[in-house]
Amino acid sequence: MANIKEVALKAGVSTSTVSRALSGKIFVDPETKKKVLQAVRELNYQPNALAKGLKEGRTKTLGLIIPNLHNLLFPAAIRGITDIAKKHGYTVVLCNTDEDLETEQLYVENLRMRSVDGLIFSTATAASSHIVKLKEEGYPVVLMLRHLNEKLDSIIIDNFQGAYRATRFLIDRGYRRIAIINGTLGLDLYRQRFLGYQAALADAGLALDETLVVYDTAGWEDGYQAMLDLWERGGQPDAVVATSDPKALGVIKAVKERKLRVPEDIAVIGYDNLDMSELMDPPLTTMAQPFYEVGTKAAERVIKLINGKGKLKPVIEKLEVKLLVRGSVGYGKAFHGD
Amino acid sequence: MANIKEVALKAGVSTSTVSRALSGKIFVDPETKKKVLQAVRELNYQPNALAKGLKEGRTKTLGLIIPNLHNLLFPAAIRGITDIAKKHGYTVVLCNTDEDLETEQLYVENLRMRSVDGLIFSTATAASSHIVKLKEEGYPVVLMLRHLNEKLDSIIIDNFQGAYRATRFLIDRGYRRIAIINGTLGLDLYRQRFLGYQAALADAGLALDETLVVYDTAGWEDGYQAMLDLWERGGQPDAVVATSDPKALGVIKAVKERKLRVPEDIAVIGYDNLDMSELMDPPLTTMAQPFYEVGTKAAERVIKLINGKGKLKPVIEKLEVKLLVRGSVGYGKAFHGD
DNA sequence: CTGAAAGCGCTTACAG
DNA sequence: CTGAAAGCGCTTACAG
Repeated sequence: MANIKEVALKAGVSTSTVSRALSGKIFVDPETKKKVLQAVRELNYQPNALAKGLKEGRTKTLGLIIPNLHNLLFPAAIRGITDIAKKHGYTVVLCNTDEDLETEQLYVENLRMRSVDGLIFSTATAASSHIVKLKEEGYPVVLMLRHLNEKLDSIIIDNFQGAYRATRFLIDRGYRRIAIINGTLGLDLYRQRFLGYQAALADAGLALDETLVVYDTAGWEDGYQAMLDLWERGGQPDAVVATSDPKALGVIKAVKERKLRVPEDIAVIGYDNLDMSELMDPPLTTMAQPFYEVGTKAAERVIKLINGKGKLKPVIEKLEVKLLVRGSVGYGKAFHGD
Repeated sequence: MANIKEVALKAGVSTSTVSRALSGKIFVDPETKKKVLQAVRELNYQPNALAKGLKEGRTKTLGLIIPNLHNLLFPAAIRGITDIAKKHGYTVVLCNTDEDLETEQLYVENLRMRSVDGLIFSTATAASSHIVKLKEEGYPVVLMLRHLNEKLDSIIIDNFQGAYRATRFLIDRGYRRIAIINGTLGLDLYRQRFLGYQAALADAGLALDETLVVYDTAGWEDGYQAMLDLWERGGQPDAVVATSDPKALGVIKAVKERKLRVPEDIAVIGYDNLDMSELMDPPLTTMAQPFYEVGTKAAERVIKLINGKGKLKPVIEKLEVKLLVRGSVGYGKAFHGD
């Protein structure tokens, strides 16, 4: 590939002039500029971004660290990020950690070495002292979806409210034995959802029944198994709050296999609003999360940090979830009209 | 961040020695090495990858261009790529084009400027002369999944065979009016699937009935609509080959809504084997594609090209699909035992 | 308005 | 075994 020297030679000017003609930041004689652009075209010249980055001390690149590409919520957030990044002239480098802390640290080092200008994390673990350290060094960092820390800018979803509203909706519809099939309490988002569930029960004067609580599930297979466990324990739920759509679908499968009906015998509400959830049989009632918006906000925030040289105070932004009512929830025995 | 000069100063050696002590390629006195490593640790030094890349003429980075992150097949392929990349010390830069050719060209330019060592494409369009041009310049390029071109290394799936076997399976099970709900013929993969479908019919002595063919569908909504269209036209299918799982699920939804049963009234076979397909009601019979393996092979190939300086002849590798028989296909009227 | 020169942070022949 | 120097390809004060 041609370099700036060859362009300068062909255009009969100095490399400084080529650089200026291309950057547009400093005035260059129109005639000279024309010659330069002509040479650029003939040689198919493209400036070397490594050299440019080395000189300028920035690369116009954002690093994005994601725990699991298979989790259907990330693609939407990623799209939000890349859309904003593109608008501001940034490229996004995506790293998938497979929920592994060591891999995450490796990628962080790698991205730092590559002089990535800012980092967006959806981190696997709560602790992650290496992230806080990055921030302390003045490195622009934004947390997304998974966890929050008062020292770090975070774009998250109001998980407490989401679970509260889901549970409250079931109560209002007349359900009383409401089970929750939750994820790991190692993640703040699942702790918040559990708290929301508890608060909704408490506000309605219902006692928390531990036989109706399942922890540490992930994926539809776990949802299916969790439902079997609930029956095994004699939990007798008339409704289930699943903390993800796949888990909700696993629950529905279990209910159908037992020859029970959704929602007549057991109502099910999910969390995520995946593409597929609407086409299910019955269509899944769920809490829709604004993933795309999370992505755009995270990208906007990290770009702001980059431009502000990290002197801004951390901002924690919580986005609302939306209840989508579909066929998987009906009316329970305690329902007496609105 | 500390640079090599500060490390050299602290360790009381030259920058050359620091570089050598860290690279390990040239022998350095163990005592000296110890001093260097000590200084590195104290300063938390990490070599600047831009400077290194600029000097060495390579960046140990692979570019990956994907048309659509929402398409559930890509995450599996991406994981295959990143796993191999990691093993060889490469980082992967992911770009999502949203099926837009202009965006694709922009990313290609960008990745080239960044001195990415090799590129893996799953390209939106068949033409893409900019890709062929890259190859002609000696740039390591591998095509994946979407399209092939004799001049370019490609890792693809045997789509002809896949559709042939799906159709053949339905015929063997006694179905005779087999519809196909296909994607755009602009993509080679859908052309191949259509040809496989036709060949299976022809081999069984069945005529191709155009009222049973729907083109240009994508996503479950289209599958749903396509099924309505088939009935509208009076196609009267007893089985449907859908060229993706989401489309198959849309078909099943339409069948159920018409109060018909799958597979008793209409059998359905999909293509992809998404995570969710097994939990559907009924579980979806489908052609499983080895996406992870496609990813690993593509990454291995591009790394081989990088090391071979592009002097290798293009290799086109076709991987087999696997028929997974589940509840959505039963036995048709023409079935007379095995 | 333009050029010569310095420098970003590395690596690596070239000497010794 | 180690150091001084050149150079990767840019950008940008500094002169003029």
